[in-house]
Amino acid sequence: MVTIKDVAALSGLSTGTVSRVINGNGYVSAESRKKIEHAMAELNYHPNAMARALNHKQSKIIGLVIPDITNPFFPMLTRGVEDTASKYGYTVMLCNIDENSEAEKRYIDMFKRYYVEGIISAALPTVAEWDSIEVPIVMTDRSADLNYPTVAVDNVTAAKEMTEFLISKGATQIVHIAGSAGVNTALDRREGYKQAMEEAGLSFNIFESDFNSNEIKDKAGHFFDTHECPDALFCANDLIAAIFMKEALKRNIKIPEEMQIVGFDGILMSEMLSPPLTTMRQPIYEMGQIACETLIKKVESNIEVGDTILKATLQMGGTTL
Amino acid sequence: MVTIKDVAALSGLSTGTVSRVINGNGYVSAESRKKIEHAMAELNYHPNAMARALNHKQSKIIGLVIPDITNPFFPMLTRGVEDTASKYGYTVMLCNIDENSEAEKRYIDMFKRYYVEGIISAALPTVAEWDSIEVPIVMTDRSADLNYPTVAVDNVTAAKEMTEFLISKGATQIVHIAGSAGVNTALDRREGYKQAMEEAGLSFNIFESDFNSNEIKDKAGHFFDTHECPDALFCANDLIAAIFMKEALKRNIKIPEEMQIVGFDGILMSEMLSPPLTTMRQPIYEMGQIACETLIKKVESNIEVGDTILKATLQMGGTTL
DNA sequence: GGCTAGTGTGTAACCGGTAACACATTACAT
DNA sequence: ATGTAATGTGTTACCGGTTACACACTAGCC
Repeated sequence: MVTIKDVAALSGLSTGTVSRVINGNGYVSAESRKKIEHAMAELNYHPNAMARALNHKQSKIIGLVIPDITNPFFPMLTRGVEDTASKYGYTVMLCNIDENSEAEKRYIDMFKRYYVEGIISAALPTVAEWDSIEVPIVMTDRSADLNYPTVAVDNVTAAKEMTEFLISKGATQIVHIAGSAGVNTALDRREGYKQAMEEAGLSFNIFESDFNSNEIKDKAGHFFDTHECPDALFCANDLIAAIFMKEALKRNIKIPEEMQIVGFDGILMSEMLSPPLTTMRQPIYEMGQIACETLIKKVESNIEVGDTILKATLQMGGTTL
Repeated sequence: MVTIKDVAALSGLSTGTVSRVINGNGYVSAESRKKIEHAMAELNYHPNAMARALNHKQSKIIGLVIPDITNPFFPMLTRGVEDTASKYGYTVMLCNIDENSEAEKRYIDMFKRYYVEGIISAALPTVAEWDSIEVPIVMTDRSADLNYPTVAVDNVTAAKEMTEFLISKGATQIVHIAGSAGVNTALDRREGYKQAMEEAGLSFNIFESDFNSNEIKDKAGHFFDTHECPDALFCANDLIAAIFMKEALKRNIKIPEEMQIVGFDGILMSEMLSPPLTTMRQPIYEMGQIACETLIKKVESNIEVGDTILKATLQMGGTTL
């Protein structure tokens, strides 16, 4: 392992001067700088991030907490975070914590051990240990009722628009297939749906589902077994929509003629379905990007940043008239 | 920040003894141990991973290099790696490097700075800097021709089986829609297809596509514009299959009656399509898991491990007869 | 009783850097 | 010529741990 001492020795200067060259601060003569740069190149020297972190109490690591990377919403979010982190010289520690408070605690522990500088979370805190975290936290997509800055779309408004769109297409018995009850995005979408239905003078009808794909499969079968086929489904996300649509097609329900169906999110899969799904596209990559920038801003300058509300846009597919 | 000194002070013992308790080595009396554990709990002490890494030259971090997490194959792989790493007390540094040798170099640099203990890569090395990495590397899915241990399915055999399956279903003009030419998994699948066709006395026909979703879209349109519709397509992966199927359906080609279509991978999306895609399911999660275990074994015991060849299994969908 | 082995604990050097400080040299203004 | 500021470099304490070593104490044995 090549250390700063080796560089100092080879260049005939002290470690202090080498350190100044590395960090570009303090006074260093052009000649010394050249010698040192030469020595660094020759030895293929890379400053040890751990030693640096120990001094600065800064690790240049940020934690990204998500429920589950295999949920198709999160890869794009992760990518947005990672690209941005990387751009600013930070490294991302990926943490999947779905429904596992043990994992959650283990990661909180890791955050502390590694001097993680900030955390982006798209999962709701379920354990009290979160309170003991002293570094900045930014929420994205999902938000806790805590006072962490949040980057998300206005789910209520977007869901309302989506519902109004269905109404404009002539649907009257729109059923909302709701997401996990504990998740605020699910609640907001439910709320938007309700508002639109009430304003249109239609009676609303909510069927409880989940954001977990295994759960959804069970629910979907059960739904069609126990319900008359409505003229439209507004599903709380694309995954739910995909699975309900699959079930509907299996029962020879014509989409969109007999039943229209819409989702929410705009994940890659939604375009691949046939017919392609009409959905509310969230700017997922941008959410990750902005969440990461927000976090870094707070970490580096301690600037208190507010929430960022992004706009979801209706993406027409073939599942609506 | 609570340090070992605070714990030592509160417990009335020295930092050396505290360290012994933390690491469970050396002699510590039961009484002292109890005092120290008490103090650690009271102060909510977490040993600093950086300081430790500096001593041991071990960071407990592994790097995971993938082309692109938004490619639906990789989330499940990532999950397998991460769960396993976490189980063994390691942390995962996620690196998306698609087609960007700058990113690749930047990450190699990070690996060195962070004393990363080992690397799992599902992307082909494109820059020479890889040679300068001194820690163990395990390849998964894709493999370089280098002598890194690899965890993957036997793509040649699996592709051959898939092709034979299509032949058994009466297809004779099977076209292989090939993946990115530079990627060995793509080449292996192509090879398996050729073998099966030759053995059956059928002439093979390969259409060059790509593993990148934007590329595929262009190719798919072009394919149907310039080709007579064959009786079957064997696509190099599910994403290609999904996009070609979408294009075929748009042109009112009946699947599977007029044209059968199969994919490869077994990603979540494949089941959601209608009809659901017949595909070769790879044990993706297990690949990640095994790759991670292989790596950790090598890191911790320096045991030289060989390649692991897993089996892909045919998953019947509705796109074949 | 004196010797050895086993136990228990503190001290200090060290891991690889950083940065405050000291000191030397030079440049510039008066 | 001289005081002051700017520039350049080395030394050293320190970041938060680990661990080799020194030392003290106890127990067991001839």
